[in-house]
Amino acid sequence: MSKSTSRNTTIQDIAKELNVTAATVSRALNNHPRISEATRQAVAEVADRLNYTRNRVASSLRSGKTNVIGVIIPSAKINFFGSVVHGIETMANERGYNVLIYQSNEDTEYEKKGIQAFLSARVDGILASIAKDTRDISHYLDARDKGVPIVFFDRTNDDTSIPYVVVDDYKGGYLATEHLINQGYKRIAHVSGQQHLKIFAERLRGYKAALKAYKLPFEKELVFAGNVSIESGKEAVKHFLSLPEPPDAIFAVEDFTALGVIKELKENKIRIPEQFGVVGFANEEFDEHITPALTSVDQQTVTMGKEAFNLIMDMINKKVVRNVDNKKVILEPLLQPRASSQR
Amino acid sequence: MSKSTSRNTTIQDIAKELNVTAATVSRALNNHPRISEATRQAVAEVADRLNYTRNRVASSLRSGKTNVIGVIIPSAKINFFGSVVHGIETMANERGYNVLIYQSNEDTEYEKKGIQAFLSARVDGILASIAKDTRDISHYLDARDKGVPIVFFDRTNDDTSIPYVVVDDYKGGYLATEHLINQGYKRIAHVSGQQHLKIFAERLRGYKAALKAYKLPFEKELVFAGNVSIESGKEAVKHFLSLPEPPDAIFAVEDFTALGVIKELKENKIRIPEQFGVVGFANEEFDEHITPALTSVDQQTVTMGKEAFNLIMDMINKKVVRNVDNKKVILEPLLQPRASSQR
DNA sequence: GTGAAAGCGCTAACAG
DNA sequence: CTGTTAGCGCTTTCAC
Repeated sequence: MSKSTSRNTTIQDIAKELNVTAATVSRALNNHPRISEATRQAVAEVADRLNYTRNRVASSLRSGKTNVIGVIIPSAKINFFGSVVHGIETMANERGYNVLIYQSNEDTEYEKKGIQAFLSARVDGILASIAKDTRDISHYLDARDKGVPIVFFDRTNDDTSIPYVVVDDYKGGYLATEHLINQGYKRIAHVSGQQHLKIFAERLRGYKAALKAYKLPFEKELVFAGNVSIESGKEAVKHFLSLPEPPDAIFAVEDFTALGVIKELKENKIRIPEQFGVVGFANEEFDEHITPALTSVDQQTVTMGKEAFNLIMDMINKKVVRNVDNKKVILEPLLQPRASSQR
Repeated sequence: MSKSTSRNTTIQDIAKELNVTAATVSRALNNHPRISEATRQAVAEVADRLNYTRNRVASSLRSGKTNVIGVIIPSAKINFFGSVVHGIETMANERGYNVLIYQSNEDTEYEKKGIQAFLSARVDGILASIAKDTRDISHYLDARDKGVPIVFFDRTNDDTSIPYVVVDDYKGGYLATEHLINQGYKRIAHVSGQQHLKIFAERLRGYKAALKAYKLPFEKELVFAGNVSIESGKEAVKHFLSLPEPPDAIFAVEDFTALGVIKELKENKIRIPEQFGVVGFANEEFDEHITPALTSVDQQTVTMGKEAFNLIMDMINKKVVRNVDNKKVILEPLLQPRASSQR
């Protein structure tokens, strides 16, 4: 492969060409208010002719602002996060920001490395979804105390000093359960997720509240403690069908669990939705393509990303890092009724 | 929200503390060979105590290396690209690189903006998957001529001066078709994608080659010109079923097309795989969850990302930007047989 | 509206 | 093995 080419042109080069100083060129390029239209245009013309591209590294060093925000996600392979990143990057584009990404692989150690990398890169802010096995978030708080604003999305935590954007999981659980009740199902079960994660606990809470609102009894044996997997959906069905009085509907904590539920029900020749109703959570891509199509709760992932970006922009512009206004964005969950629950 | 905190500590601060110069501290932190173990440790200790984090912005400006690579993808929402990014970021992590992301939205103008942003950020290299409607890649070549190495992945182009990593689409098309032949299907049709995109043209070429190898005639009316969508799969089936002599199997250019094919076949009460075989391409997540499960060709997305990163690292280290070695990585497509094609 | 001067924090070349 | 010196390319006072 051949050698790379020569040095980039700088504002000095432009300055020389026009017999002005670099400061003037800088002002012209940055649309400084007190610069004459004539020089602005002359500079633009020469910059274009010399094929100039601003060196953001130098400008960042001088100004103390990088126009970069860092995003920490568990994995780019997971649909949900890809979709949120899409929202973040779209907003960032509009506002002239660049987006660095870092994967935690659900591991606190990687999370720390990511934060360290972002601090070194002097990002203007950090957006993060906490790794599943992270309980202590002091590494985030340390970064915050170093002056970097942080906003959590989806996976958050009880610390109120950090703004966050989440979907209303409680309401989502409520809506899902209510929908099954309205469709005439009488004994509604729930396959839950790990309860130390707030999002899953909230969905269970919503399930309970809906039962109560419609004067249906809450029965402990109708909640199966799953772990967010196809397998746990299958096991839940096996368990429920072995009960003396089995349920006739299941609200699963998320779509893969619901998928397992559907597979196992089919295995047992139970007709969905006639004999048994199923609702999931997340509105995964496959939901509308399986048979029967799966009713689910949409989490507005793209909006989540956009709102998270807006929150961090706000903090950056106001030069604040602690959430003393107690800012947060709670998105509405959207029920997507499909065949699996409508009779 | 409360105010942000004070100034970051610098190598000057550490130097003062130890009565050495900044240069020594810099060397110690960078594990320069000719530095005494004693000072190295002393520096490490003070750096730790003062809570020092290296300012990569400054070091990039001085050294001319940012340790950042830029990645241009059509959209982070698309599974395939999320998965490739996962591979890229995983390698980058290991090698101490950061990853900047930019979405082209399949639009050449955004693509240009992305390249411009990356040039400004002085990234050490660019990995890109070309937008669908981009035919002229001169914006990439311009960046290359400015000294930034570029590697394409998946969506590539005929310009041989840029290294790339792709899956062997020709072979994938061949394998898919051969599989249907081996399963005893006699008249095998193809729903194609936009032919100006090499990946789709290659799959068609593989289809033709397999027919030839097994001495089956190629019939023009058995190729439906689709546009990579569920809809085009449905239309293809309508077209094929209207033929005097309809086919008994379809190799679809990718999984969403195949999904449309399956939906329309079911609509017409045609039994899959007994009466009709279907094979897709991409091995999307939903493939194994639909009924019948869809046979597909896996593209090794994560490996693709890793290999792309390795190629760019190689160019960066050798300080070359043109692909005079004619480097490329061609990944093996992996057939994933499932219910939709096995009788 | 523009110039002069300084410096952001780091690394690299040259000494010794 | 360490110090000295210089400067990467830009922005930002402070002048005038």
